[in-house]
Amino acid sequence: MTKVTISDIAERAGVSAGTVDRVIHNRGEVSKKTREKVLEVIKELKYEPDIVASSLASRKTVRFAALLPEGSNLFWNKPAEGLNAAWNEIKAFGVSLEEFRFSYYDKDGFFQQLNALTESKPDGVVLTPVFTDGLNESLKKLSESGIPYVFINTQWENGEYLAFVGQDSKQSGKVAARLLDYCVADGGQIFIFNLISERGGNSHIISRERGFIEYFSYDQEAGQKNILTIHVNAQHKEEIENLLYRHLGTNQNKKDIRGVFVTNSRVYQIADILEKEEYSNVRLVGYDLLEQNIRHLRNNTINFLIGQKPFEQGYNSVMTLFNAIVRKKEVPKNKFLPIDIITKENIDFYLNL
Amino acid sequence: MTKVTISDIAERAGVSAGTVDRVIHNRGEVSKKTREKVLEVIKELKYEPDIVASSLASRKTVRFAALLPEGSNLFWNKPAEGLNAAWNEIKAFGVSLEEFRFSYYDKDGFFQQLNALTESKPDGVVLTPVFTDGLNESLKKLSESGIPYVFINTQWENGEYLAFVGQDSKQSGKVAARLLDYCVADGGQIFIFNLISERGGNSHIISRERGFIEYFSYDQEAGQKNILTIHVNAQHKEEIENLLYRHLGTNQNKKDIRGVFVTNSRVYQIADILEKEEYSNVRLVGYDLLEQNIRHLRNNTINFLIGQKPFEQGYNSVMTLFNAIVRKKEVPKNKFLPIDIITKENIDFYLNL
DNA sequence: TTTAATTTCGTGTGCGCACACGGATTTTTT
DNA sequence: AAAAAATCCGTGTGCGCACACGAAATTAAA
Repeated sequence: MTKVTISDIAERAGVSAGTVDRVIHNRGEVSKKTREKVLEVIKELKYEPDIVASSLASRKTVRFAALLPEGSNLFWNKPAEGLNAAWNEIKAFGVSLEEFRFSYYDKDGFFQQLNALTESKPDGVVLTPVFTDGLNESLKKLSESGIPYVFINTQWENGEYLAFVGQDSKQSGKVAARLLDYCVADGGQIFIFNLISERGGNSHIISRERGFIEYFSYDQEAGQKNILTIHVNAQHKEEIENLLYRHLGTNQNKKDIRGVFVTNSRVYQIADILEKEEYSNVRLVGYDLLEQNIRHLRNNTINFLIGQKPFEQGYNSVMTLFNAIVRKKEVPKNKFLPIDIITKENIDFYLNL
Repeated sequence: MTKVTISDIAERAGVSAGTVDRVIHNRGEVSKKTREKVLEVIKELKYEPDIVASSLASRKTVRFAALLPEGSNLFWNKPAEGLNAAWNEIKAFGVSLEEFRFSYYDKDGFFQQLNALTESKPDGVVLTPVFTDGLNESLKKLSESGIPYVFINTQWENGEYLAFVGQDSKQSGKVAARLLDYCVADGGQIFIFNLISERGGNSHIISRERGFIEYFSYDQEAGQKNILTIHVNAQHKEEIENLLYRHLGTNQNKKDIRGVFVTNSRVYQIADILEKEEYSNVRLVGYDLLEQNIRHLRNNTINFLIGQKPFEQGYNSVMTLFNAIVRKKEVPKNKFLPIDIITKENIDFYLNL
């Protein structure tokens, strides 16, 4: 149980500590024969480097960089908090963390920041692939420099990424479907609202909608509902309002409960209208713990919010880099975080931390 | 931004590094005057000890001990996994972790193990206060030896504990109430089943039931339901079966959906019966990801499970000890983990890790 | 074979801190 | 005032590893 040190290996292999160190970090200047001998002893003695001593001795700092949207709301602050929480735990190992921020609505700014990040030659990167046109080209620069990067929140298949940390969007749509299936009587009406922004950030919507539809199409036990999908630009407030009036009716006294699934965090826009018109026979499900959404959840206009664990996304992405780069461990390619179902009753426990 | 070291302080305070070290660890042999001077410089320079160098230099190992039920099922394995995951991250700092296991149904064994644990004089303890008669007396030994202990899963108010990591039981009852409120039409019947074990481990049940009742009594928006609480010994299978038949009726063709809330993880016992009798008009909510419960969740006999994050409980309890003892940080007295709402659709993400 | 060029390897130093040891200073006793 | 005791403090060593430097061993060139 006593720990094996480099000099143990040196002694056993009949060489000096310096030589062992050279083979461990394969920085050459070792003959093939002794190299193999040392490797053999390392395996035999099950040597594991002491990360504490190692990081103390090596004066170089490992530099991480993160590309994130500006923390304009409660949601996008959370990944940054998670990033910093993780950093706090590992900074003693000589890890630094630099954040590059971009406006969620500014594509050029995104790529500018990505370039600046790349120029800074970090040792590891966390980023959200919000804008995907021409993204692969920018990422290639990272790959070519041998800089590993972790995607957070949004998946982007390009084969080169070290890991993805986020949510299974399609499956989250199924969760929403399940909730409304329970809340709305069979034969009832359910609307899917895709509140699209022309400025990007819509990549999740399609998978979520697909998951929702699939639930009702293929699940044997699913109830029978009438499902109608509505695509509308999130900026067109009055169009949204008209659509709601048209489809929900203004007649308050019908007891039938209807369901509305908003496929992103803009669910508060629907809630605003429902609240104003005092609709109470509509069950509303949407995404993310924005301030506005939380308010509506607390006064029962929104019934369920699906949480994406933004804090954990940040935390896990940094830890993934740390494990891969500093600890030199294998890390899972795709880390799907739990799909949280949040109500008025349990929201408080999701807010802090 | 360059880090402040002990010798920086020594120089600034006009003393030697050894003296600075003595005041940092208050191990005396320093005159009051120089002591204050050093303290002043430490504050002035915002010195923070380098935990990496510190743990490398100090040869002593910090010993943690945990008292847990035997991992007889999926649920009770999880805290142990969390314990070990945390330990894996901090063992490099010279932390050891010893587990003491007891049978969930053996009170004497519990106290035997607790005594053995205390005898081993660990530096920090994690434990579940399953049996509470005479517990305070045993805990006093720990307190008197200055050994901090963290409660996991179950709260036990004795004022001396370092921290509690677990779930707010009462609030989890409210969550269950919310779910059944949505699933059962107003005027419908809801049963609360308290499946009691004479062998202990019932401490959560009361708070959960209370939370459930409170939801329907005090929440303005709550629907109107008929609620009936049933207490029954979990071992008396046929009595349970009779109760179910009596209250649910055997008549399958009534469309009214009824609700059943089981206040602990034995919800599978109810599900077994419902499945056998092919009841499909009952919405069933219970606790914890036992194998049996998972099976019933997957085939829709159980509709919701409330998760207690057992893995995170283990993980957080060890990290709390680490932060308090090694890092010497303040730790929150009560760490209430999120109340997870789990359905067939999101369960997979709660199972691994 | 001798010398030069290469390759291979051992030694030494320091990262920041903890702690042992003994020396210096002050206080108490004689 | 000198000696003894008590208090206070500085120096040195090592934790396990990374890395620089230069020496030794080997190979290539003369």
